[in-house]
Amino acid sequence: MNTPTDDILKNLTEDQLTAVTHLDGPMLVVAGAGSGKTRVVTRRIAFLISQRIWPSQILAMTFTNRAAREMQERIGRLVGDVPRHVGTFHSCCARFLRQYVEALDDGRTKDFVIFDADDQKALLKQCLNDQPATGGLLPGAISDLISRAKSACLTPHDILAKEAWDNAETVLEVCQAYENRLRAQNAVDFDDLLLLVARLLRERPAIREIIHNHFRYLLVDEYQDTNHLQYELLKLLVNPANNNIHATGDPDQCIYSWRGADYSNIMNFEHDFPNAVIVRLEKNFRSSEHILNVASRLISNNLNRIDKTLIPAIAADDPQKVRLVTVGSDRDEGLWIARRIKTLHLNGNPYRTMAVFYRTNRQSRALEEALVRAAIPYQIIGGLRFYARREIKDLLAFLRLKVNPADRISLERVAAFRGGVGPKTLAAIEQCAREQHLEAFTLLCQPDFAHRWQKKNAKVLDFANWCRQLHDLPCTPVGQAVAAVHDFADFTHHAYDREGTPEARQENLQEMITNAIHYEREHDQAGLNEFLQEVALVADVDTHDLDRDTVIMMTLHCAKGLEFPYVFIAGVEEDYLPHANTVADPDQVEEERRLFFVGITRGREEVALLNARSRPSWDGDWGRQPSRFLRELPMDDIIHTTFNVNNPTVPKPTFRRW
DNA sequence: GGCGACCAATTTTTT
DNA sequence: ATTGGTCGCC
Repeated sequence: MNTPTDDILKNLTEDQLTAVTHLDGPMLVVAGAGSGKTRVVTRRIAFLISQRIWPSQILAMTFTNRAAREMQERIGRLVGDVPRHVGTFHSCCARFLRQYVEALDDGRTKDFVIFDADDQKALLKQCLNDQPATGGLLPGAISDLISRAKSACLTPHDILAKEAWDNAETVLEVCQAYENRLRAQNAVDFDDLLLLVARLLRERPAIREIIHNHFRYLLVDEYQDTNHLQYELLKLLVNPANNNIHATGDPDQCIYSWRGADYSNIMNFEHDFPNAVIVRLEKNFRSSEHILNVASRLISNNLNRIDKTLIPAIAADDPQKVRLVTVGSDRDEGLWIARRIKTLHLNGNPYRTMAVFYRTNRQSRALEEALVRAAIPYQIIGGLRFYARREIKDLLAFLRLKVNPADRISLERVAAFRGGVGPKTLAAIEQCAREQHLEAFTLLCQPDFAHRWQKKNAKVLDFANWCRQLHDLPCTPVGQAVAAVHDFADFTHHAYDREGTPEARQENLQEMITNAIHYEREHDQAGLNEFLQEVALVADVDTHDLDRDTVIMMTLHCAKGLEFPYVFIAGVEEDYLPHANTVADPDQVEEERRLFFVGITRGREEVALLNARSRPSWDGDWGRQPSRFLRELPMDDIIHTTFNVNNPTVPKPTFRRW
């Protein structure tokens, strides 16, 4: 008889089976690229459920929304029940925080809002403006400092002690002001989501106990990419009585050390969780032999690594060598890829079997053009994030203000959107609000605002009246709330001047309303703040529509965890891969090599690497050098060709010597 | 004090 | 190409 458990355990290797059926105690699965890691994680969750563990007792954390979604789908297919707590570190923490934030006693309430990178910078700019003599300090540099500090469980002070900064005193004051204002606005930044949960678990034993009793099994994906904060958080989350933590990862795929990922976490797992069972998955079920040879040789050039092999487990009839294509220019690069895609498609391969990877988002433009010209359908994953678009951020600002009147960043945005009230007037209103111990927006919404506002200029009274109407719009159901705000602010007729396509903006706004309606259908009781939380944490809403047959384009970082029969990696050149900003530091070059390794190991049947001899810079063409990594590859597994159609543009000399 | 016009700088990777 | 900042006008 075919019980669900048979399905869950079928087609697994012995090592995979060990990993799937492990029950209690810590386990680390060191899973090489293509060794069936996702399969192991999803099957194990299904297995736990089949062993009568309640789905709600399982907490599984990933790094990306896509990984979380995929995991949920695959579990759903194996067992009917999907654990509720499958999500990114950030979304899981947001959920805990929503529930327990008030125990922190720092003034934040469960209606807190999440500030994204843009909001963070806007807030820092305010802090900088309030400080005299902040000459030359950039919000970006400070937000970077704050984030680095938080993700390393340090203070900005600790970091400044080790680095030479100009006017360190001022920087620290700005950091302090930033934290104060976040708290005053009932807001948290991305790192706070994890940091505050860690603090709760550390400082509130009662909550720690609730969590420990609730979650019996903890799973972590991509353990090599955990930063120190995530590591601390995990140690606090796991119940010391059983140490049921199940981590999977591959040190060779650590590509996020720039944001604090520390693969010594995975190296130290045995030490941190004594008696851990370690399983190594080294058989590769994904790529052809040539691809694996190329990838293995490449990664063996990293000095800082434990030697590890990828054993090919599939034998293709006619394995394709890895193609190395040297093209004359970026236009040829796009053209070659487009032609190859066409050929593959004519041979019966759907577009969705092909993916184009690149190092930086800006490279996508030229490639996109080539695909458009060749009438090849494509989707770009990542890149300009939907919720970071101007019109979307505007609409969100209205919604956020309704949920949280203390959100001053949003109030500013809303005022700027409407016009008539600028920064100076707003500051005056804020001053007045402070005297009356109200938030500025709350003051504006008071029915007796006219009494409370001494200088009765008509513009401000108008604005207050308008704010009150905004405030009175319904917050539920979510779909209607979003639509109501959209109509109230008259987005349809808003003049977004001198910018490309007004139609695109209207479409985006419509999509936002549609998303809200969908969200409302799927989450019965959800309020506006839950919707806003979801929105803040979903990076790519123009997500990968699997139903559409298109070529997929994305950065190498985005590609981790995916696989495609046909893979193209563009711009395998010095300054892109390794990126120019990394070449001074050998450790960073090793990370670039891992990134390249991740890209190559995504391919099942054929991988093509392209390098252009010239590529336009902002002014004229610049010659380009092939990546140093290309010299490290085994030529027996590679076919090198050149391709020159568009006139190779000769690099202009930077100056003329006569 | 607000707003539009013009000019500069900008991009490594993401939750 | 897009955004952010500064200048001068209303």
